[in-house]
Amino acid sequence: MSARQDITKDYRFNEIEEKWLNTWDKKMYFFDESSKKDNFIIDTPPPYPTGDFHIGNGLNWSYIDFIARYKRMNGFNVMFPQGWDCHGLPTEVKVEETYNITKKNVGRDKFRQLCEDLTLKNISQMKKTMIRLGYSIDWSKEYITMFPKYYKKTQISFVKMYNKGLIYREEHPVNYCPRCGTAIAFAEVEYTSQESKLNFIKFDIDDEKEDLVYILIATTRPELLSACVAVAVNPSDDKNNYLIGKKVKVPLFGHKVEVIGDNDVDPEFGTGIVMICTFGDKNDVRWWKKHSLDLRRAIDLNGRMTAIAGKYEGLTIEDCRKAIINDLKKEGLLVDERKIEQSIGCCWRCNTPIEIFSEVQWFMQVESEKVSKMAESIEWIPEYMLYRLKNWAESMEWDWCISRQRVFATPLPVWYCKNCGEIKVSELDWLPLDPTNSKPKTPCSRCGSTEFIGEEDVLDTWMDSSLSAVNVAGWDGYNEDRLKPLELRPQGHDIIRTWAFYTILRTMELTGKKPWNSIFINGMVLGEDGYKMSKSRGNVISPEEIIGNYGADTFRLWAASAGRPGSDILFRWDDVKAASRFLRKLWNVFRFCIPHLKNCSVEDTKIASKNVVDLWLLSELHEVVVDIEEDMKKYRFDEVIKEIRSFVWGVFADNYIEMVKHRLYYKNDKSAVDTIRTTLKIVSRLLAPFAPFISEEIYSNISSESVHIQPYPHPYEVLYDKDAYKRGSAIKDVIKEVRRYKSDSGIPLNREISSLKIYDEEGLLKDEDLYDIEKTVNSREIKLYREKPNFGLKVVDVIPNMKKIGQTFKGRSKSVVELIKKEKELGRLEKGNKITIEVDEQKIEIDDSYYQVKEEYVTEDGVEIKLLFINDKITVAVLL
RNA sequence: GGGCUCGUGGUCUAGCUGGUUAUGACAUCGCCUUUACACGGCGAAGGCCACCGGUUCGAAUCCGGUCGAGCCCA
Repeated sequence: MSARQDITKDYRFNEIEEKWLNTWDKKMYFFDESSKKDNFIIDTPPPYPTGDFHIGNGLNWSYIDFIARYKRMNGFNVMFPQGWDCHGLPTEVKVEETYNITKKNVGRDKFRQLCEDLTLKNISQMKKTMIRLGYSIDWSKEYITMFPKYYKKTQISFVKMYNKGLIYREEHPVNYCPRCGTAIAFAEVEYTSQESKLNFIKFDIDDEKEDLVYILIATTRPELLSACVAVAVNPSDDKNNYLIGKKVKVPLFGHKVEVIGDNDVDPEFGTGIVMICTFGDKNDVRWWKKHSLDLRRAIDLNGRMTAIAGKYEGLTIEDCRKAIINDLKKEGLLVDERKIEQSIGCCWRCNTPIEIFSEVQWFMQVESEKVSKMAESIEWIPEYMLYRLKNWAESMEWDWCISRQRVFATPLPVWYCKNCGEIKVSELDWLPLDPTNSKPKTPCSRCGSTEFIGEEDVLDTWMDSSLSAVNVAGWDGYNEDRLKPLELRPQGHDIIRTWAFYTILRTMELTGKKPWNSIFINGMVLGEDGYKMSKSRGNVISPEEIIGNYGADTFRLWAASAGRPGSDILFRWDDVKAASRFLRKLWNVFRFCIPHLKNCSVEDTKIASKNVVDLWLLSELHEVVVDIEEDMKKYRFDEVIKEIRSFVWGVFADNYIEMVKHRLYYKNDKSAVDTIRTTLKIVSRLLAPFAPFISEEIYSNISSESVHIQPYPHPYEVLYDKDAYKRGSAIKDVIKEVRRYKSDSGIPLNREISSLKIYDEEGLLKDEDLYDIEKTVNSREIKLYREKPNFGLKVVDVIPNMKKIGQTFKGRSKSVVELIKKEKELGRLEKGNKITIEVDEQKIEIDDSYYQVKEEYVTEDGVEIKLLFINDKITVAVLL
């Protein structure tokens, strides 16, 4: 047969997938600006172009594509854009390494150019993987943040927010990475647990003149002794509160500081006496502000000790610590050292411990409560992710530091007057610009000077990416009051405190609205060993590795079914294999069906009445469609795939196809062919968002159109026949039981059996159903009886119906169950009969809805006959 | 120390608006070549649903506590 030659025996995913990639019209996925359909716009994450589209991205983007394709098939005008969040330190570092240069010695423009080149190269690499995975991205909506078209918007938003008073420049403590040489925001601080030493140091009390009286303070940062500006104790700490108001002398340095009282001091930690330095940690900042303490800056921007550190000036932090410990020991001022577990804030890019410096920087005002409230108006999937955002928002200590001391980033559109120092922020229509190579078009508003110095600092990368929502919504820099919230933001839970938080903040301040109606959070992909994938652990699996061995559809099916969306997913090759096996099974089903479809054209199959088994299958399919509709509302892709899989494999392949083979082979049965055609069509449409390639391959053999422009199956289009469902199920169950019996008896399934007697008291089956049963189980003879079998059935077991018993008898349930079992022991229990039991001296009559009996056969006339019990209603006697 | 999530057969996982007998996959074992698939089919074994209390006629499911894991934050 020619059709059979067309369909290869093995499932050649690479050939098929590449064929469709080259065939599909990319415009199929374009957003239609003039469409009358409802919009469904997705605020896709713009990844940082590392050049590597990793498996976690793969999970995230697969989820997005399932939704985009599903919504498109449901009649929405879908926008699935793709952006690239380009600016960032890793690119700068990579460029410096590659060309063995520093950003300072090649000039800003040249350096930026090298960064742009590298970024474009990385983008094209990642795009290749994304395209190969079949994502239905609308590439006409691509945006790249490093180009003026985009960062103009970043600058406009900066100016607008500055004009609203939401952005300001001020000296304030900031987190600072001495290695990267730049200020960073809290969101960029990663805390790692580390073992360090708690040092107990003697501080002399100044006003005790007689003998040397001292106190002991405990600190993990002795290198900051020179920056000590106060010592604090808890006022309710009776051991130490007598010290409040006294002065103590800082050892080695000799300056005197006051002992203050503060309730935040933990009397149990160390000696209950702490030193306050500017700044050792966040708590120091809190106390420094609260008690209006001095500022003593001991570390400079490069991480070296300043003049304030006296003879330690110029040392690194580490060396200074060693030297001071050494000197303290020599002087006998170090009383004790104890090991301690400490969590230390580090730079999330380079892992260097951060310092807190007081610096002039640009800040954006963070109205935590407003953000938190706005977040509540968004639908969070899963819901509890909202609490992560609120928890973060409400613990914000100070405003968002948005300036960075870098090069490859959006320039801050600001100058300073050379004459009077006045700040000059760009006008909107001058943008985009770089103040380091352009001049403002108006003189200084305070002194009239035309001499300016351009700001060299640049903006935090999150200033770019947190505009993604308004950018995708069509913001041109001016029409913010007309923007509407987008339908969906998909993203990982790792960037809730950054991307989600900042986007809500920016969109809210700019448009007064929430950025999106819902936010769908995905989990992380962990390595096979249960840890986060990392090169150093060697547990990284790349999408290419999976695509190469199993194909893109398998990758996508793995993503859909490896776990519940929202939770982290442990990568396992077994899950990939399971996904791939299903596709192979589907391929074989398809290969079996197609020749039969080719034998019978579509017109031929317009039939008046259908076989009950066919109606049963369609009813099963109907149920699947109903369940999938519910699952998709909750983005439960794992459940959807389970539904499709168990239908295709369990119901369609293992039961239905076996049951219709004889009709196909010997009758060329139109009802069966039509049912198969319908089923394949519906299944490929159900699967299209998840496995777009194989779905298209199957569909293309049945229809001339692409499966991806078909509507997603709706329950009303798939027939459901309640009676046929029951009758068909009974037929299937009879066949299944006989097959199982044959298998259990070690008989080949196609071996003929002598006779089959079906006892169907309730008349569920009809005479015309016998043909399907007889042929499928291969019986020489088949008979249907409308009566109970007369084989002398024996009740062997009884299962009480607890739901009914519990609701009726409440506290007496246990004794009722015992009485039913006793009736069974006495042989008084029979199917369909009522029994009388005595509970608490009360006679109660109950029927068999309160329990279910299990019966077993007894031989009759000395002939070995096996009885099979189907659905408690039908009994089948098999004679081999 | 705080917030969130989670503890279910060997492994991973579903169920968690309470109903006796807990889902599926992978792995294991047994049997069977059926005009799509042996990379298949039919079965089997394997779990006192982390632990302890409580509510209830009845708890994997609800409540409280304990222990353990992960993430985020201090």
